[in-house]
Order: sequence, then C-alpha cells, then structure tokens
Amino acid sequence: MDLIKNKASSTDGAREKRPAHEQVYNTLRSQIMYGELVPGQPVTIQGLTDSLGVGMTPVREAIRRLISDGALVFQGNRRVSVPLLTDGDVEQMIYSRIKIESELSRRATANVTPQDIDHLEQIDQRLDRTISDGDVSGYLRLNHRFHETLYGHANAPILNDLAERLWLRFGPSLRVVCGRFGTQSLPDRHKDIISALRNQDADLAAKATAQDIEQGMELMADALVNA
Amino acid sequence: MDLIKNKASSTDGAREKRPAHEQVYNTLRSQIMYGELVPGQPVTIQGLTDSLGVGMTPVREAIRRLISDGALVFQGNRRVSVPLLTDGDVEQMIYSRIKIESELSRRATANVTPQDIDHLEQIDQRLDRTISDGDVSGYLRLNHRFHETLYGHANAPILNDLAERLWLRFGPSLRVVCGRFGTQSLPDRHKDIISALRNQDADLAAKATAQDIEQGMELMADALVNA
DNA sequence: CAGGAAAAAATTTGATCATATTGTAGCTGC
DNA sequence: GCAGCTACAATATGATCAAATTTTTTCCTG
Repeated sequence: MDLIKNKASSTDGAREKRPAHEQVYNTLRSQIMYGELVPGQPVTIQGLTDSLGVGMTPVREAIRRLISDGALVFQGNRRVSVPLLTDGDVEQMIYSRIKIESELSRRATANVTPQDIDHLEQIDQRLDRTISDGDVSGYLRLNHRFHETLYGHANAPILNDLAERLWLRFGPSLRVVCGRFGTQSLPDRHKDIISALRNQDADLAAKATAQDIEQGMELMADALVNA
Repeated sequence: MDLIKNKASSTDGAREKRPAHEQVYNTLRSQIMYGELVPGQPVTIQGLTDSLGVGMTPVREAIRRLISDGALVFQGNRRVSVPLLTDGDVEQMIYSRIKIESELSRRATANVTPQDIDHLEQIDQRLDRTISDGDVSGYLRLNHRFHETLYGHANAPILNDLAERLWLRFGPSLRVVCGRFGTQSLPDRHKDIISALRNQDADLAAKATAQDIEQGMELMADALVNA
C-alpha cells in the first residue's frame, strides 16, 4: 500500500520540497490572515523579494493568487495593499458566512467521530487560554483552526473553499478589532457547537455557528464604524 | 491574435494599456468560462507562451490566478488542468449558487431602473435566438451576461465575487452538457425574473432565480453522471 | 527467439533567477 | 503651482536549472 518513493521522511523532511511560490503564498497568507499586516498597508514586490530572500517571480505569483483570493487588492496604478473593509462589505460577509459556514457545521455533524469532537474541544480549551491571556495572535490562529477543523469534517471542498476565501478577507480587520477591544469581549459559541455535535443535532450546530459568526462580525462592524 | 509590442502604432492608443498578464488572464478565463477548454484537458505554461506569443511570467501569473479562482486545478505533480466536477461538487454548487445568487437577485430588485430591466430583456431576447439556433457558444456567453448584468445592480461586490467564482468552476462542464443535450432543453426562467423585477417583487425574483439555477444545475448533474 | 519488464537516456515541462525595459510617483527649479 | 527630470518599482523576457514523463535500450525469462 505504501509506496517506496520516500518523498518526505516523517520528521521534517518535507520542508524544502514545496516550490518557493507556494511557500511565499503560505507565508503571506498567514501574515494577512492573522493580522500581521494592517489593512491599508501597501505591499511591494521588491520589498518581499528582499525580506523573504527569493526571486521576484515566486513573489509575483503569490501576490496574484492573493489578489484573486481577495486577500490583497490591486490599487489602481500597480499598487497592491491589504484591503480596507466597508460596512457594506461586512454586511455581505455576515450573510455569506452564515449561509455557508452554518451549512458546513450541519454537514460536519453527521461525520464527526467522538475523537474528532475531543480534538475540537482541546483546541477550544487552548483558545480560552489565549483569551484570558490577551494573546491576540494566538486567539486568531486558534479560532481559525477551530472552524477550519470543524468544517474539514463536512467533506464539502467547494463550500470550504468559499468559506476560506471569506476568512482571508476579514482576517486583517479582525486583528484590528482585537487591538481595539482586547480579547475579553470576544464571543465564543464554540461550547454550544461542541455540545450540539455530541448530541448529533445538526440544526443546533448550524444555529450555534451562525450565532458565533454574527456576534463576531457585528463586533467587527462596530469597530470599523468607529475607526 | 497578434503581438502587443507595437507601441508606436498609429493614433489609436489607450487601448493596449492593460498589462500582458491581465490580458492572458482574461483570454484564458473566457476560454474556460465559455467551454473552449474541455474538462480534464491539461494546460501547460509553455504551450500558452507559444500560442499567445508572450513570455512565461505573465502566463504563470494568469494560471496562478485561475487556480485560485478554481477555474483550473493543480493536478499533483506540477500539472494543471481544467477541473472535472464530481456529483458532490455539483450538489455543493447548487446550494451555494441558490443562497448567493438568489440574494443578489433580491438585492438587485430594489435598485434596477426600468431601463435596466429593458436592457435585461433585450439580452434575454438575444439569448432565445441562440437557443433556437443551437448556438452553444452564444448561449453560454449571453446566459452569463444576463446573470452578470442582473447581479451587477445588487451593489454587493463580495457576493458578486463569490458568484463569479462559482460560475468559473462549472463553466466548462456546462458546455459539455450543451454538447450532449443541445440547447433546446435548456431552462430559462429569465422571463419570470424580469416580470418579478418589473413588479418590484424581490421575493419572487429570488425564487425565480433559484429555480433557474436549480433546473440548469440538475441538468448538468444528470449529464455528468451519464458521462 | 520472442515478449515483457525494469532501467536509463532523452525530451518535455515547470521553477527560479538576473537583467532589460517601461511606466509612475515624487522632487527640483523656475 | 507646474513642466521636466530623476529615481524607484513593476513588467516582461530569455537563460538556466530541476523534475517528471516518455521513449528507448537492455536484460531476463519462457
């Protein structure tokens, strides 16, 4: 069953196998998603070639991909920057996220094993710690990981893809909200989601997901209006 | 298709301002969207540099962008091809399209002017002609233009973007369906949509859009199962 | 001796880089 | 304040290297 090709050994052999443009993409994606880049901040090709130590071709490809993702925007004259959200954007995102991610939760409910649920709970416990510690970066990462892991069980790559796209768009702005309000006030309906999963109650899982989304996004909308 | 090099050409100007990678992207996008490329067909960088007469960097960028769009897929080992849809994919697309595009129709209803509706009706009349003529390419283009134009009045760029992304994904497969069944059997709820718009009935517009989508996609699902 | 499978060479394709060219923004001097 | 100049960043190409597929060769087996 297992091929002998030996592409990557189990420890850390898989590091340099990925092409550079993919690595650049993942690096930038993380930086954008987890708020290391501020909305409105310009992104230059040459700056990235210098700071990342790769040629410009991989950087160009990664940037194009991120523009297509909506994670970066092409500002008219050859300028690229991190997007600034309008309140209209946020309102559309609330609608889309609720429709798509609730459905992902619903579908995941039928597929998750008890071990999967335990894993989710473990992520959520670590998430709680980041909240009480005021660890914004940790919060952003683990919150995303929670949803990503949950949705991964839905076996719905197309819906998943749409959801990821939306996360990429509001990531930078979410960071700004945390910087403004701190992590204490952040919503967390994850306990409700987990309990719904345990009870195999797909409708409830969908509902709790919708609430989690709505609360978080409303908070973001408020912060953007006041900004 | 000719080269773009000619900068000192006569008085026209201002038409060739677009960078090459953008043009390559648009060209490929059209070819994929309107079914000039068959699902499963491999797409090579070098083949495109030859046939389009541009260097590889613009081609690479366009391909990355289209991969991010879901219009092309990265087949494991550095191979890129036009996606083949599974019936699971189609089912997810039906769900997503109905949720997103129905909402776009609903929102457009409040904004369209009588002139806008006339324009839509004009597109639909041309669309009918392509159906009776069996003009598959024309059908695909005008059908897309009808929806694109309608949704454009919704003032909802994020929802629009999600919808466009889905269209790019099922475009190639839609072509295959037409080739199989011909254009005669294709659904067209556009008359219902137009009449709902005239009556300012947003719910009805949304409903008719959902029916249009469902019928078309079901047809596609059937054709894919039998393929 | 024929057939086929494995190995090795060759071709094709992708990835990256260095460099030349072009367009845009910002500055200088008037 | 603006015309022209300068500097910098983006665009685009071709060359070069690496990887993978295909084809050819070779060797073993029946």
